[in-house]
Amino acid sequence: MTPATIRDVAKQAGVSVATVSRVLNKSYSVREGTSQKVLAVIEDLDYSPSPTARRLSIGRTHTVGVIIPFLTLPSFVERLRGVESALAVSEYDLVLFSADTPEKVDHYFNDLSRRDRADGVIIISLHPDETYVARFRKSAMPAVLLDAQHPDISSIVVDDVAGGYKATQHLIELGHTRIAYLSDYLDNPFKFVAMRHRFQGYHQALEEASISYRPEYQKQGELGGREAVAIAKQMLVEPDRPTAIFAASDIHAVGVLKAAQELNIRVPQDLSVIGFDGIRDSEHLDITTVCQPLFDSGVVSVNTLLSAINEPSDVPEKIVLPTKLIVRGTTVPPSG
Amino acid sequence: MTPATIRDVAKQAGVSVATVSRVLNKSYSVREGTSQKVLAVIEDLDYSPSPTARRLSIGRTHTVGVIIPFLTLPSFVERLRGVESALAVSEYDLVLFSADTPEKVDHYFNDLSRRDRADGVIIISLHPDETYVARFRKSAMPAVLLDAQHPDISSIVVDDVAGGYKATQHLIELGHTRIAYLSDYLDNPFKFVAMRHRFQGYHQALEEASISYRPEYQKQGELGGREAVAIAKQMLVEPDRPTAIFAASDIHAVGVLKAAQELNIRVPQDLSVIGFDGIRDSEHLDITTVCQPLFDSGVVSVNTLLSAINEPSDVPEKIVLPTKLIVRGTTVPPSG
DNA sequence: CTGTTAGCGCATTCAC
DNA sequence: GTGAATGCGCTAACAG
Repeated sequence: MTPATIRDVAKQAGVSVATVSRVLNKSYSVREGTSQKVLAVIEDLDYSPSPTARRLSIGRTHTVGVIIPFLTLPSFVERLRGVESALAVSEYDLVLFSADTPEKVDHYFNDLSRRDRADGVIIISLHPDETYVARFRKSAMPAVLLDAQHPDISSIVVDDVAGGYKATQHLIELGHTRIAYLSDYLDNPFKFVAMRHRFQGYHQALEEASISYRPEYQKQGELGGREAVAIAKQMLVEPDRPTAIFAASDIHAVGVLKAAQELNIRVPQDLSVIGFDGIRDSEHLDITTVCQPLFDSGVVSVNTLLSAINEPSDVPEKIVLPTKLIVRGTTVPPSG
Repeated sequence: MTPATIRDVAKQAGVSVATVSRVLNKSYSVREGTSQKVLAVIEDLDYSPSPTARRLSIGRTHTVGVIIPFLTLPSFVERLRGVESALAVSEYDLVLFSADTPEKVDHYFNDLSRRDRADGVIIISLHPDETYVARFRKSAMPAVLLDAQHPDISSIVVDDVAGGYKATQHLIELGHTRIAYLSDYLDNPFKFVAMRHRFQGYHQALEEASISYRPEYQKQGELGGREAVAIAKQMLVEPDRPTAIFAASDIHAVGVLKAAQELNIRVPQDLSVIGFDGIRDSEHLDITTVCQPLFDSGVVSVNTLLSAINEPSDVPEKIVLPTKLIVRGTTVPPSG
């Protein structure tokens, strides 16, 4: 009933546990015949080594912890997908921590800074305090930041400034001059900075085109789709409303679409909309967007982490992934 | 540098490891003074017990495996969120397995049927073969099916038939008679059955209202939002098109909305649309839907699993959660 | 090539 | 109330 152990296998195969261990890890040379015999017994007993015992003996957990802020945002989930897919083909388990409150963030950072907790950590879109950065270093816990940055930790990011520039530039090239920017709160308890960077790009593009920045064309709100609809409406009912909106995420863009529909404003005829991220919705809803490699960034983060685990190094890597403008149906020249 | 062990604590506190272990697990009685001293040393050394060693000694992994088919569908992710939130307040780690191909499904079922792999398993929306059901039983691995069913395993489901009925009934009450049903392929390699059950409810409601079933009003397609747009269009360009569409999921409903927009069919004036699931999008886009407690079902599955872990039982539980009609902006009486 | 043995870090009987 | 000893299942020297 209770699962067979390496000792059972050894006994039944008439060899020592060491030999069984050897054929299991096929590291050292074992005589062909012996190996066959052991393998047969393993098969027969339906034996499989205890991961826990293995971990204790090896001194590695064969586990990587993944901290993610919200499972509610498609862009986060998409990164997670990438992480999962890369981890699936490795020998590492993915243990998931959803840090949707600042307290949980703290808790998990603490927990995961212990070397015996996991072999490495991937942190999605969260900025560790200096305290934790120090802990990670002290415990020599390999970590990589995905969609976040810190000089002392390897990180995978996209150039959000360039992306924001690209989006705005596209609108400008179409002939728009009344271009709004709609986003989450640029200041937020989780210290997400992407939206701020995109705003910088937006601002920069306007400046270069000598389009003066109008504060009333910049609106922020709570994170999430519902709020996006609300703030989009606020913006669209104003006199002299924008002819184009750069929504800081595709979620926001969908919100803008909804708001426009309710106000009987036609997209793209009366209003151009461009999003950011390139989540699936943007494709289905045919929204022009600046696409970033969400899934791939997850894969890259895993590769970076695994190599950090296998050959520790003190110099953090910094990988910047490209964004790409994808023109679809929601952006056209202004009608006016 | 290397983390302190229980032995270090014992030594520095001038007690035996057994005593340290006792204050750690506060199970046996330890003299107040001794306890204080040990605690102080623990604090001082920043000691924390090795999870791995603990697991090996205890014989429990303190881990529950979660198998999820796709991280791409909001409804699955929402269930996962519920699972995560419940697990977060327990002492169990959540190790995630995304089984997005039949091979991976097989692999994980195999892997997780080993008692030393996890203390329990939550299987989201996937139907284990009899082979695996047998394995789970044989290895006495506690398991619960979430959004799936099997007589020998505890399961958490909603009454999709009733939900489908409810949706259709709503449309009928509004006066619709040309009611279409749009869904994924009712037959699919993952054996998802929800769509089929909802179809049954649809069929049943029509029958009771003496509305004859029209095969051309039932269309299926690949899973996902993009295909939903395509099949919705197909249906909407036909002559004598339906006045209302019951989309088998909110994702499909969003697709229908998009299709309608492209074809210049106004919703809800020219076409009513009702979805299913109650994902966030349905709220933001103001789509009438039949809401099921996705998040809560995840929580319930964890509770069910944990009690199965703590007091094993041979009789599987079967919990049916309610669905609820939420009327929003996409359903009105037919204009014709 | 293969067997013996000593840990990995902790929990837990059993004596004291 | 506390310590010594044993074992969880496996890996890794170290001998042979």
